[in-house]
Amino acid sequence: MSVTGHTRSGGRAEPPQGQQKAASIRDVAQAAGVSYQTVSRVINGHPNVREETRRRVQEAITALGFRRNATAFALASGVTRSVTVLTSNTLLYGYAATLQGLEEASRAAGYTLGVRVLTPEDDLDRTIASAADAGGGLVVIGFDRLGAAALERVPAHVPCAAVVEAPPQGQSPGLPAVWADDREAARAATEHLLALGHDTVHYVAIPASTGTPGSVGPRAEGWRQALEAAGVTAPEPSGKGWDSQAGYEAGQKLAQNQNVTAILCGNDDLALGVLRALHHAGRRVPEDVSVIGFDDAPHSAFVTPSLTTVRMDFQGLGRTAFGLLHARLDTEQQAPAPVPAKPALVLRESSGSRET
Amino acid sequence: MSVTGHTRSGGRAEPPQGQQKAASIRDVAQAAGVSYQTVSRVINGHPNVREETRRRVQEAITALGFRRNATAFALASGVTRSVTVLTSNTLLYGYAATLQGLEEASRAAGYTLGVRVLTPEDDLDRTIASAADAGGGLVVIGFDRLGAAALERVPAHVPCAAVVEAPPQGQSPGLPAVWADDREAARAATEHLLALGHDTVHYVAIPASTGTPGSVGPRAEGWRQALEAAGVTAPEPSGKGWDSQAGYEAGQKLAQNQNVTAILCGNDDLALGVLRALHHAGRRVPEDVSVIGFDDAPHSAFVTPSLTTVRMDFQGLGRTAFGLLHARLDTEQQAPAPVPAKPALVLRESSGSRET
DNA sequence: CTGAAAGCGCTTACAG
DNA sequence: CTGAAAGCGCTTACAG
Repeated sequence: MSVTGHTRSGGRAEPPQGQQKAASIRDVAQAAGVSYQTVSRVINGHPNVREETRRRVQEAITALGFRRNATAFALASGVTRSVTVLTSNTLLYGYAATLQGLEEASRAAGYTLGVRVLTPEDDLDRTIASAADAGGGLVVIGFDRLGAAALERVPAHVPCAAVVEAPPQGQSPGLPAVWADDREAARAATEHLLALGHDTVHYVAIPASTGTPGSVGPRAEGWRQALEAAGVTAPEPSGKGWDSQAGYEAGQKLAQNQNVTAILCGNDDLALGVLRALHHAGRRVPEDVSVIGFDDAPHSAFVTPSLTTVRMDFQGLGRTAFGLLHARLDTEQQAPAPVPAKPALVLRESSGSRET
Repeated sequence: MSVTGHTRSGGRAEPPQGQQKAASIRDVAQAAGVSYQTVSRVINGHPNVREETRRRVQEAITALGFRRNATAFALASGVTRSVTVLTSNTLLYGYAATLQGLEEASRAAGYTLGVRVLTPEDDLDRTIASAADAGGGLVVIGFDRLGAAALERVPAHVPCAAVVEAPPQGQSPGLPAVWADDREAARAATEHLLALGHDTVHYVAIPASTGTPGSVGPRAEGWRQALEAAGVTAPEPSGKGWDSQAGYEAGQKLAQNQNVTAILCGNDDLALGVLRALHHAGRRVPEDVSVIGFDDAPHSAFVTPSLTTVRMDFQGLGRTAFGLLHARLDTEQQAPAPVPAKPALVLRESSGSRET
């Protein structure tokens, strides 16, 4: 099957003649019989304006449909209420939800929100510079290598906050940043599987955001730490991507190994792929193998078996990141950045006691 | 379980003293021994500049790390290369994918991309006006009531393009817009189910974007048309939301009815909920009931049973919408807006011949 | 409480 | 090929 797409251009008549230029502060002043200066006072809510004058100006403003020119305001005042988000992805659940939190907080604060996607092809420094040219601050989503690399290249004079993976233990990033304790969450998820009677837990990793090509992220570290604390040698982690296809491929290999009875995945997409591979291999979940995901994407509760996973407050991370930037951008502003919810293991059908 | 979140502020030392103000066009002029006028010519690539002069200016530019102030440029030239997207949602697959297409196209064209979420609480006119204040154009995602309402309120003088549901047959929207032929796609999906031997097809709807509260969208129309063409009376459509929970609730009712053997859903999230409800009711898919979704979200191929669905080129719609706006904003620009791919039925495991 | 001046950093004609 | 002037629409001191 295939069906036609449509496009339609135009339709709306061009403005009759001479596009009715927008009213300026001077037009308003003339209409109200005051100087444009006074108009500026009124629109900025300055106190020293006679009530009668203020009223006249307000009337002229509504009569002319005046709106202050944002560009001129920015140039004259040096104030730019805007944030631009730098991210390598907008579709994966963790990124999209973080973006949503950023948008929400920026809207609440009266800030404009820009988005620029980072690609391996584009020059990072150029992208950062042009984003910084917008005038406001930057928020970098550093969940992956590209984002983390961008973070390191942001010039010191550019206001910037970041949402990142949990940094290496004992370290902390060189600029305002927020993160969830993925390491601890992964440890808790692994301990849960161990407590269910599984001899070991296998891990299907998301790509790490930092370190050498072979290195693993905080989720993998937490998983490893839990195994080691239990005196279990950690098996080699697998996984080479973010999506379900990558999970499926890793799952195919794990499914061959009858000793595999518990699998932790770096995100829910990977987990779905693993679930699918186990299904194709005829291994039942959770009777034969337990699977736990990460992130709690919206559909994870509705697949069958429903997915045990770690709920992450990405929206909260986004809101907090905006708050950190806001505090730096607007020193008047006192409200501290909100604290995101802690990761929480959500038990559903895909995990259970080891059988046999 | 629950784990600690972290935040870290500061870290980077404040600039030693006096924040090294950014170099201006005049600083460059002085360094190069020319007037700032000539600098303007060089950065704008004007032809009439002596090669030697151009070189000196370029050197000064790199030496001082000069970047043209985007705000001043916009104010002086009247050119604002920016688009802001108005949408009620950023997380649902259709919206997020459309947004991705818009971002991609805007980036390719050197445009800045802003995002503003529409909420029922905020005043639509104010939101539109402040988005328009950004100076560039607007793109409205009109998949739902809120977006469609915003579309109607965009003042005629604001450059705007839209991506919408297929408009009522024979009509077309009053401004540049792009849409996929959802109606025809739904018809084809329904015909497919009928051809599989099902007596009728039930429909779980997404909320309509226009019309009276009870009215249905183009997907529902296509479904109804296919049934009527086959001489089948269309059953009452169900569904009252966009997400899997809404699908689950609709699915619970349909699952009670043993005559229900085929269900078309307004999107994949709904379909997942329906699948879940059928599972809970002990009805097998596709043996007892066939289910078809809409949109082909990334995970739909990996759930079990994998979901038969209609693939939609949301990214293409986004790219096209940007192209329409671009053509209006920049009359120099000749490249026509790209044409999105047609919707296509993707056959997977959740649909099959009627058994009995 | 209100007005006249200078300036934000750039561009667009206009001269030479 | 290059410079001096005026202006984009607003704000920030400075006067009164």
